[in-house]
Amino acid sequence: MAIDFRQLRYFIALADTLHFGRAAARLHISQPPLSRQIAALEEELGVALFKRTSRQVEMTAAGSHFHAQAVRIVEALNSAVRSTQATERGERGVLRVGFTMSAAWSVLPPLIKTYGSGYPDTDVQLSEVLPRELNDALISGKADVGIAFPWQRPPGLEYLPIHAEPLCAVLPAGHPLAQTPEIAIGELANEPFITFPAATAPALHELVIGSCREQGFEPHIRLETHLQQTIVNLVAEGLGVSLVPQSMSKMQLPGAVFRSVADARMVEQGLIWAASNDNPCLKHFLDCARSYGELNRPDIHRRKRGKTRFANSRTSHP
Amino acid sequence: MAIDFRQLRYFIALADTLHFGRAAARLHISQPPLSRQIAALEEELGVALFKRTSRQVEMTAAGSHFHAQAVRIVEALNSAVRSTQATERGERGVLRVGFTMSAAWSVLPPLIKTYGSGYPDTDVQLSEVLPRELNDALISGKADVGIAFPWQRPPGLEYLPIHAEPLCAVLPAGHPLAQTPEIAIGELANEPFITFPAATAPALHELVIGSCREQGFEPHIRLETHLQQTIVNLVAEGLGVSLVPQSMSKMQLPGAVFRSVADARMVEQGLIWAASNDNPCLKHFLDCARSYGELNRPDIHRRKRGKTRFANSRTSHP
DNA sequence: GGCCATCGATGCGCAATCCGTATTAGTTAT
DNA sequence: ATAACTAATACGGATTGCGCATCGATGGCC
Repeated sequence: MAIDFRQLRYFIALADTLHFGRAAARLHISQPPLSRQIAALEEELGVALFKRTSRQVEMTAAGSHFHAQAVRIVEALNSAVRSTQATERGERGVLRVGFTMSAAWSVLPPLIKTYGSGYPDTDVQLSEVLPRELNDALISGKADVGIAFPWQRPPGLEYLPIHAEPLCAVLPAGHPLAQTPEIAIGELANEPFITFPAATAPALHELVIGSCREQGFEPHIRLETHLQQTIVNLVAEGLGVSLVPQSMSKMQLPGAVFRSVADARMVEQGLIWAASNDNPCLKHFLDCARSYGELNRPDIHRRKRGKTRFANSRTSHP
Repeated sequence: MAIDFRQLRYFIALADTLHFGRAAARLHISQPPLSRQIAALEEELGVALFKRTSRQVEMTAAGSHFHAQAVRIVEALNSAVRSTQATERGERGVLRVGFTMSAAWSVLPPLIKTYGSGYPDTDVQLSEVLPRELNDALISGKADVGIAFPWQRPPGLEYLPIHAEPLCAVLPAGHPLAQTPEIAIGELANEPFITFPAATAPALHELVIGSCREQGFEPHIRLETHLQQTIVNLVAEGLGVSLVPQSMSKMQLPGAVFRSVADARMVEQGLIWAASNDNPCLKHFLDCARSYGELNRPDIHRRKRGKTRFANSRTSHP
């Protein structure tokens, strides 16, 4: 098929004016080429699109049908060009975000909301991933960006911290320590702990265990469960205590109380992405997260003891 | 915009194969023109559609989006070509049929049904017209074909008879004449008549009045109404008698009975259309009506007295 | 580590296409 | 009958597009 977009545009102009001379003027060409292109189009279609006398031009039934189609097609092309350019600018497209449970309770919702309001034409596909699976998903390209408390960062992955919050203690409501507004971690030395399994959320696990060891005791771990909600739930049932990110205190459960902790370590949340990822939406998402991080930077620096595991990994993106 | 369908086809081939050489082979061209056309396309779009190394080609996000659009557009063009050709063949399109009330009771339903089953892609737009308005609608192009009992036929209109049926009498149920299965028109000489106004349905009006005059009496017209249903209704109420096309007897109304009439004149129904009308659907509709007319030809010739007003107008179409 | 194969980009010549000017043929209005 | 107008055709010049040949770069292989 040798039909050309030019022929469609010529045809539409002629269909609109029903006059070869005026249509040619509108197209900024002379009349003979228009006649020839229309004739060629009719030849290729094998269909007479116009009934012409030397005095007037009118459309055939097939002509008006083709006119409607041609307009649709030309508009589709124009729209395709615009949306493709928007895609390259990252103003529309698909962004696959892998997030961890702890991010879902803190930084994920406002960040996604902010980004979504700035880029409404981008399809943000959120999927929860286990912390240990995130890196692989990013490297293999199954996700464009992750939101998590980072653990090990393989080469090729970039990281941008955007949020930090202290650990806090969660205790059964009737527990003696629940009387005071703030407790010291050392006071939990003899309590049974409920924690995340190291294999599922190594960073958080390490943070909790580390906090205890720093205070000179090895926590007695009674239970491990990879859902933070379950931890709080089991604490509420009186099965033990735990240290969880402060944002978990949004969870209101009758039998559980949250208490801030002196010398609490910070839980950091940040974006992780593959340096090689060229999804144009990612750039804007990072910008968005960066300005979001600026707003929350006081939080990041409010932690009382020095650097987090990835304090040196605050990298810039290409 | 200078984007060409060829560029879309080249682009799609390359997107499918992700290999310049193989895509070129599939397109039956050599590799260099493909490289150049893709480069030109990217130049015109201002967007990189492929990431190429000298070892492998892959699509960018914008490239895959454009691919989806390009496929849609090419398919839209192919489909437009096919449907336009079908339109010219008259296999799809719009056919505006103007019909009269009397046709609606007899020939219209089976004819439309037959045509619709043969040409399901044609949009048959039915609209009722008053008999006196039909010719104007056809000449001005507001309708493609009319189904009616023809009256005057201006030059430029063609006619094809497809159906004929006798007049019959409609009487109040309690009327003495309702006792016999067949009556003579003369027996109605002293009855009050309910008829169509001459201005609305001149042909039918003339047929009824003419039938009476033929039997030597001038009917006493008590009422005129341009709805046949209303005529039957008023007869049922005992306000008079009438002569109506036999197909009206399908109308079952408690107080009205239909009786066949000796020496009844025939009501003819046929197609009327402008000779200059070039709607391709019309041709098939006429063919369809012609074969329908063949089936009903016995009816047409069963009338007992000679020619109808348009017996000489059984024309062929161009 | 050097060589070879593969692949996309580029240079160049030729052919096809397309446009514009000039003209023709046909139709309507005066 | 003539003038005015419109679409189609003829022809020359310019642009575009293709194929062949080649280049440059990359990855595999011995």
